[in-house]
Amino acid sequence: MNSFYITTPIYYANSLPHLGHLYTTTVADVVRRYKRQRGFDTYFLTGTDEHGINIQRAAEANGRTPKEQVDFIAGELKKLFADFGLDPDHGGYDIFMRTTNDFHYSAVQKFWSDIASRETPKGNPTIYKGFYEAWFCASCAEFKTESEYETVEGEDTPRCLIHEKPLDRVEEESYFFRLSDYDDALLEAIEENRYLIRPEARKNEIVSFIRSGLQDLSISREKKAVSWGVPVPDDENHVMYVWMDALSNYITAIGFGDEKRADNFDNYWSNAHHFIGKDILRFHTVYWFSFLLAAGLGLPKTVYAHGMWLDSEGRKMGKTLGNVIEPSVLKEHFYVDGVRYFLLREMVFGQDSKFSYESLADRSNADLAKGLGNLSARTLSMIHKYREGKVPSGLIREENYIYAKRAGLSPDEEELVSVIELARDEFLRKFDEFDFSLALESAWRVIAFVDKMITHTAPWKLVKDDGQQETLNAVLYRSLESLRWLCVMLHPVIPEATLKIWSQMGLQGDPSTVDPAGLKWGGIETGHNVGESEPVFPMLNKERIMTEIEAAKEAPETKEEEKPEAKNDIITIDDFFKVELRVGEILEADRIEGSDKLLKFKVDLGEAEARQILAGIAEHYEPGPLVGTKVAIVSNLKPRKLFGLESQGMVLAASVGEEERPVLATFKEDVPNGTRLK
RNA sequence: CGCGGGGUGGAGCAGUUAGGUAGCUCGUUGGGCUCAUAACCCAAAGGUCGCAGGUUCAAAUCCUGCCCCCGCAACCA
Repeated sequence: MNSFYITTPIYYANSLPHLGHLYTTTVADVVRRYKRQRGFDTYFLTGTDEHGINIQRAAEANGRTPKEQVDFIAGELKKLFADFGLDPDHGGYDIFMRTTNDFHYSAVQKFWSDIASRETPKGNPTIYKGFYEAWFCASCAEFKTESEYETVEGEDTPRCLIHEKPLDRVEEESYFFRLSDYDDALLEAIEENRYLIRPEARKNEIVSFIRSGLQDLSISREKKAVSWGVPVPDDENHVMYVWMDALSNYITAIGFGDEKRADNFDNYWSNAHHFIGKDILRFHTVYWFSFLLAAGLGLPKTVYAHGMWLDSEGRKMGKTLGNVIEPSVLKEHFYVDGVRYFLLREMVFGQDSKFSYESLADRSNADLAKGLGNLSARTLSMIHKYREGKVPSGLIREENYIYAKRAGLSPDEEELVSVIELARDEFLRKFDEFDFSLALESAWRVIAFVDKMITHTAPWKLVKDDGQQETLNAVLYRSLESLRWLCVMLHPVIPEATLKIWSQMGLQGDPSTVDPAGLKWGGIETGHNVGESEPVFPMLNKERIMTEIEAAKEAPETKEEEKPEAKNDIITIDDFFKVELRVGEILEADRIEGSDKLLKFKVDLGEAEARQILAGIAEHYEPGPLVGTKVAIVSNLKPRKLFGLESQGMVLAASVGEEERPVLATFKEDVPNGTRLK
């Protein structure tokens, strides 16, 4: 049997699950159900990436061990997936892969050794020991990335943003992967295979990234700096750095490095597909492909980078904006198939899309409840009312053609069959391209067509006309058979609902095992009884749902993300006094050349010299009128450089509304400069 | 010239890879129907497909230039 291996990324175990996790995993789940129908031997992986310094830190912050931290997050993810029917109990993922699994340790070590034992395409050792050279803050005791330090003009040594001290250029021993030798091999692999990186725009992005030159990759850290990781083979002083460890899960999960499971590995790896967000595309192509080439393994067949869900205003979702879509809200106010359908229908191939509860409710109601649900309800109800629940034959004898024509129904089934076959073929073609939105559109054309047929031929009139009995039979049969096709086609997307409709139609078997490509018109046998018809999709009351969601937002948070942090909301008076607030008079205010957001102030705080303070309010305040205003200043804040200028304090302002428009905190009565606020 | 994504009827979006009647959901107006979860069908209004050139028998789609919006990065202490 042909194999099909599909993966989501393994999600980094340092934060709670969100819509993004749900989306990628849902898409992968849909594809896997589809491939299973098509007769593939499928395997579906999701899981968590559980090593690294960030997890070590998150664990410390939460007063847990690293293992407790990752167990907690993995547990939350599994709960989410179970809620949305993505777990094994619902026919979902086959493995929840965790990089802390024992078998992963030994397998990834073998992967490392395999790579180390081979040469690069240019004849060099693939892994070499060198020095990872970076800026190190002695006070923080850690390396700083570019965003964590600043370079003061005229100085060679950057300063730590936290400690404001010059950093040390420190070399740490590290193993390197000779990525720079793989540019040609990568380009060859990527450019010759049209489907390797999808969609096309993303592929071009990667190609130009590779062309711009690749640098060798540090793939280990000294154990004394980062202990939470997989030990490097034969060197107890090093643990693997994230890429080698995390990416290789895709092969260790299916048996790489385990002789007993070698067949399993070969079987699935020969047709592997990675579904990822576009933000991690580079790691899954440039790095991962190089590792695989280096180890002499084949590449995956597809890396599909999907877009991101934005909020209804088109902004990225984030905690600071408070516009995050909570999976728990989806679970509470909507239903699983509706969410699945929406996610697949609404986001188009590779692009970002907006997510709003309103459009989720609209789509669910319009397409599912009023579309598919209504079609199945009216069809089954008519079979009950007009034919005592027995499926009639769809055949119209020639002598009755005249009646069918009079009723506006073509006597033979050709037209409908060609419509539905066309839609099915289109559906499969789009699905194979992972172009779900267009695939679903073509399925819904069938629904519209059948609805139209019913309304035009008006079965409720036919039933009263003796000559029209076979016409009526044909309308009923054709509707029912169309529904059967739709159930099979749509099953991967809305599994629960299609199973319900299937059983209401009184059909044997299971749409999950019917290959849509093999559907033949006329598969429903006549004479059997259909089941009772019950609503399959609830009608959502959009206004009420929105009101409830808004009300819940207003209400005090009941479920804090991290319970221990909750008590940090209350501070002691001592904590408060750490912040020194003083009255300052704005002596000068100017715009800064080239800056949209920053204003530069000279502020008198009653000290010998006025301070220079910058504030990001230029989009909302003109500098001129501010001169002479007395404002509240945080005066003991560590100075910080912005746009090359030092800011020696912070101006307080209310942050109003979603756009966080600043409104300066000022005084109604005159107060001497430098007066402390308490 | 920092990187990327967009500009299509009132709203949100398809369609652009392989040029040829501009499609979908919601909304609006009128009509029909009563089998169906007040659902379905028909009709209508509403589009200079960001702007300007060009190629072509033919351009939303290809070419050139420009304008605007949104992410990320740099500047929200």
